[in-house]
Amino acid sequence: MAGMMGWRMQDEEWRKGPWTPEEDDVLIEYVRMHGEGRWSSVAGCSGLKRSGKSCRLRWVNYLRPGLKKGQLTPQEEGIIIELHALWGNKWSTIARYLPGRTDNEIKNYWRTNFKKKKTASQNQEKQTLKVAFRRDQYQQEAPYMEDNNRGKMDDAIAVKSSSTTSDQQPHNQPLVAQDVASWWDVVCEDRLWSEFLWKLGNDHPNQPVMEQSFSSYFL
DNA sequence: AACAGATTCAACCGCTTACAA
DNA sequence: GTTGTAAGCGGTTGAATCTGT
Repeated sequence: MAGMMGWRMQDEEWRKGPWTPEEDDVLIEYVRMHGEGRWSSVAGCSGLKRSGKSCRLRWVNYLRPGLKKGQLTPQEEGIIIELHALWGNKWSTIARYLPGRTDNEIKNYWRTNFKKKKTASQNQEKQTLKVAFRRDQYQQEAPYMEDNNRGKMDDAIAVKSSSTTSDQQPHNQPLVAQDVASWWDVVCEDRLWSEFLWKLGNDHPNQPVMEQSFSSYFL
C-alpha cells in the first residue's frame, strides 16, 4: 500500500485486541464531536492508541447507534439465505437490507450455520424439494411481478434445476440448497421475508434486484 | 471436577476501491 | 495519467465460552 511507510512506523504503537469500555467511551465521544469518518485522525484528536481501521471497525460493528443485538429472527435468516443465493459472499451488500445488522455479523452467521456440508444425496433431495417450493412461491407471489418477469423467472428455475448436480458446484456460483436446505423448512413457514424480497425489486427500480440478480445467478 | 474438542464472534489482515492533489 | 491516502470489503484468526465425556 502506498502509505505503508507511515503506517509501519506507527504500527508498533497501535493498541490491538479487545476494546475496553474506556476506549469505547473515547471513540463515542470522538464521533459525537466530529461525526463518522476521518477515522485516521481519531488517534491524533482523542489520544486513543488505535488505528483508524480499528476505530472504524469498532464503531461500525459494535458502537454505532441502531445496531440490533442478539439472535437473528427467522425473517432475517430467510433474507440472508435468499440474498446470499443471489449475490454470494457480498456481506456488506446483504447487510444493507438488514437494518441494524453488520456485514461481520452476517458473515459470522453464515459461516456458523452453513459451512458444514451435508451428504450429496441429502443435498440432492433437499434441492429438489426447494426448487419445487420456490416454483410454488413464485406463482403465489405473482401479484408483485410483471408477467414477463414471471416468465423469465420460471425459465431460470427450470434451467437451474435441470443443470445443477448435487456435488458439482460451479466455482463462481454460491451455494444454494446445499447448506441452506436444513434451514429452509423453518424459514419457509414465515412468508413475510419473501414478500419483502419481491417488494425490494419494485421499490428500487434502479437496482433491479430480482430480475437482474436472479438472471446472473441462475444463468 | 477436569479435560478436550467444538463453537462463537470480535478483531485483525491484506487487498481493492474511491477520491483528491 | 499518476500518486498518495483513507475507507471499505471479505477472509481469517484466536481468545473466550460452551458442550460433551
